[in-house]
Amino acid sequence: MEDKHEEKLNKAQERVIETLAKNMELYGITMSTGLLYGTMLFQDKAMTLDEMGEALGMSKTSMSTGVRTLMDLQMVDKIWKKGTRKDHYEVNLDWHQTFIDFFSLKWRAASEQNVHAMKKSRLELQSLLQNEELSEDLKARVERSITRIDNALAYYDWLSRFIDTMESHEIFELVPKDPVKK
Amino acid sequence: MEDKHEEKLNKAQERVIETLAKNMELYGITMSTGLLYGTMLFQDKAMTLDEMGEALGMSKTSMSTGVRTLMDLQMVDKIWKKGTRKDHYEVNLDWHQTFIDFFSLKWRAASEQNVHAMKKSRLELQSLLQNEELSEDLKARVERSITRIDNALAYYDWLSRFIDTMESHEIFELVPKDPVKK
DNA sequence: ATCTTTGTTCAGAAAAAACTTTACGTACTT
DNA sequence: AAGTACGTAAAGTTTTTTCTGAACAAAGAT
Repeated sequence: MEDKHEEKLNKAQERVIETLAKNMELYGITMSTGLLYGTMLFQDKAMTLDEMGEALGMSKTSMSTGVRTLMDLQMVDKIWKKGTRKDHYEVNLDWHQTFIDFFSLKWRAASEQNVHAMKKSRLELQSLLQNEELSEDLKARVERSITRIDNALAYYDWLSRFIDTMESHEIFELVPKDPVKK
Repeated sequence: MEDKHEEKLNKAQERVIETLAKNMELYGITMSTGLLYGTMLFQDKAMTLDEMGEALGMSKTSMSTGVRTLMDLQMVDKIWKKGTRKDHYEVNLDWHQTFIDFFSLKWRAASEQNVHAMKKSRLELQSLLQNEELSEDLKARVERSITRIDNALAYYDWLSRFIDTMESHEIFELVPKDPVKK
């Protein structure tokens, strides 16, 4: 009888875990790592690599790499347990912060690289324009490229300020954590 | 001589295209599709599938699937050209809108699925709690699971409102497209 | 100092994804 | 109506990613 209840609990947890994992896949986290995250989420204790491997039926090596991915994204934390030599991990329950960290990590890095490349190319094109002996056709194409780049740069400038408002938590003034009651 | 200039233009464009493509990979767009996007970005005309295949040295089938991905994300538009039977595509230059579309499409879908699963599981757990003959231990674990779910649901509620402010462009009041001059 | 325990690196196997070729359906042309 | 041009679906191949098991290095225990 007790088993029946136990099973219901597991069923309910597994539905959430699997849905979560499948959707994490959408933004670059592997299904297995997602399952790992979900499993830790419903665990009442911080887990060791061996426990994870046991729970998912996977190798400890995979747990090691999975948990590192989650650590890099600040989705789990390594915690101190005295008396044992094993590392223990638990999920970071501040999902708002997790979102912000994930977002700023990925998008900031990408946009900085893009901006760098665009500025460099823009300079080159600008100096190409100085050139007297440039055919009309080519000149037009260069100018057009510069326009395209400027358009993109304006967006990245916005994106950068957007990420700022998240990192500074200013975003919570526009979109409060607790919905304003009417 | 003219070729020299031509080459400089290409070099400058390719740097941007490749950086862009590499970073698009980070959020689920394949490198080739990213290259396709970048190529179209610097093209002065809407492109046909054949032109794309030509430009990237890839099969037309790949162009077809790539361009569809970009269409789904609203990153390119199919446009009408009279007099020809081929489809023509060009990039959507409103990057702010592209960002919003991408974001709301991907994140909204994911969070709706997660919320659905969580609410369903939450109900099951709640009804499990009604049960008299529940061991203390199991009861505590069920309650804990509900807490975890509620925590996540609060975040998804916030995320939903967050996406709303983007879709409604309200976000541009907090983070203006044009930086305010001091 | 030697022997364990623990996490990680590395090489190879298994699985998944991306790409191409062939084939097909639809719509336009003649 | 027959032929051609076009986009996409399906099947097959190649490339990439993920996962595992063995070997290793660091730290602790005896």
